[in-house]
Amino acid sequence: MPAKQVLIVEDERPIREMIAFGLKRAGFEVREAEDCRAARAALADTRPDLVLVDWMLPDMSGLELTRALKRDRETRELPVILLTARAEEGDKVAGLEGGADDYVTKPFSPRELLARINAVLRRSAPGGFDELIEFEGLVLDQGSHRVMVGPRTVGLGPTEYRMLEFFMTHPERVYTRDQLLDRIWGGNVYVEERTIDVHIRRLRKALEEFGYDRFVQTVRGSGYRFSARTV
Amino acid sequence: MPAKQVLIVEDERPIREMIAFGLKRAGFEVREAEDCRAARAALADTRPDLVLVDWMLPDMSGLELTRALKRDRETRELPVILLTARAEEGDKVAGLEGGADDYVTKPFSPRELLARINAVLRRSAPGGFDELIEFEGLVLDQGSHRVMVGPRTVGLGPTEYRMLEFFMTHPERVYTRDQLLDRIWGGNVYVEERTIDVHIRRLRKALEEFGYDRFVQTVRGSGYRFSARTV
DNA sequence: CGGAGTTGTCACGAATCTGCAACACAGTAC
DNA sequence: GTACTGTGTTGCAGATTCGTGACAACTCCG
Repeated sequence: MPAKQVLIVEDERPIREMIAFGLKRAGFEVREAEDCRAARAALADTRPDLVLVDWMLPDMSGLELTRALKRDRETRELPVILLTARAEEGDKVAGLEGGADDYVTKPFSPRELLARINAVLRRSAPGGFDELIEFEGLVLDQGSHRVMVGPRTVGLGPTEYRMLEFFMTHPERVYTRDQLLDRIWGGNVYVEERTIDVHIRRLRKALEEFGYDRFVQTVRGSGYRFSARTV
Repeated sequence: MPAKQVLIVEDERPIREMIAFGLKRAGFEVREAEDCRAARAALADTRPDLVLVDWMLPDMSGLELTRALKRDRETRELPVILLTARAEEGDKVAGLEGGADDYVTKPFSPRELLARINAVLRRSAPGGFDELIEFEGLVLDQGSHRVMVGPRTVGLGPTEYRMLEFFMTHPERVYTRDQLLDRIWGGNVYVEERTIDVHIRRLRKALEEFGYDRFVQTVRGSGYRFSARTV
């Protein structure tokens, strides 16, 4: 197997070099870029297998770079991992929505970064495997952010997807609207609690067609629960 | 004491079955998974008391699975023991850093594995994973706010649920109406004491169908008591 | 710019729950 | 037995909570 190439986009040189060192030792071929411009230049003449992007960059935010990469047909399939100092859940959501394949919070151990890189590479490899979660035929594919029933795809908006993802990874348990806002929207946003109801409704509607809306259960006076057990 | 359940995540069938056999003979309930996806599926519908994970798995390394489990709030408390063929100290450290609770090197004797399992279980016993409270088949699940009898769910209103939850967590003891108001309704509300009687009635009615209404006992002149001992 | 899709709020009706009072019944003391 | 106290049971009106459709603001993308 030829060495996988990783492009590191990070403006702080010590960090960049430390990561490069770690990756080289792990058998990766490494290319470095200190800002988005350099990253574009690097992408113009080589085709890395994966890009590591720092969230904070001098000329453009890493999130924007990620978005740009995911918009361009040429680089759409290129896996991107975001590095960030912020631990906020909201940013994580934003990052993944922007198209990043994974998200690593600083400080991280080289080992952890390696694990994430390997996971993402494996996932994006041809015939690669995605982390699937299934409840009686309802399949959540966290890799492609899709929900499927047999060969068909359930049409979900971004928020509904995140909601269902949260529920399917935390089933059999009641969550208050407050908790759901925290876990799905992220800690520091203000939205009305009743907004949850509306999204629950939208999620149910999308699942209805496939007969899975019964999994999204109301617990009156407490909140909502996802369960394959029909009450 | 109910049998502890162990989930074995191991791709090599002979090894998996050998371990399963040994554990069953030792009184454990065993669930098997051959890869991480199967493990996730298994975790979705059961809650084992401990997970045995092979380091080398076809779809994801055992270490990554361990990390994933430890990242998730739902499974964070779930003890994990890593199985590995490598004896390197570095790997051991990595495994424990990844969040594994213990680490067993192949080849191992069944006796050794058992000893490790018991040690880990003992360590994680208090405040363990199990939030189920049971009285002779009547099961209270505080996580999902459900009361179950076998596969069936007892239909309770919010107040009745809170009432039963209080009773099942404080059995064998008489509470006056006043105390019940305090503990179930909260200190600063004013409701008639006789309202308790009505909710007791509703609770009994809901349990009646399953034959558990006898657990809710009247102590004339004092109050009510929950007890599996039929007076 | 324009259209498609998404999002957070609101308002209103539907569904459900709650506490109370009134009456029925049971247990106890005399 | 009678009187009295304590508990069981029921129906209901008001209160709470939830489901739902509509809508305006917004983003994204071409």
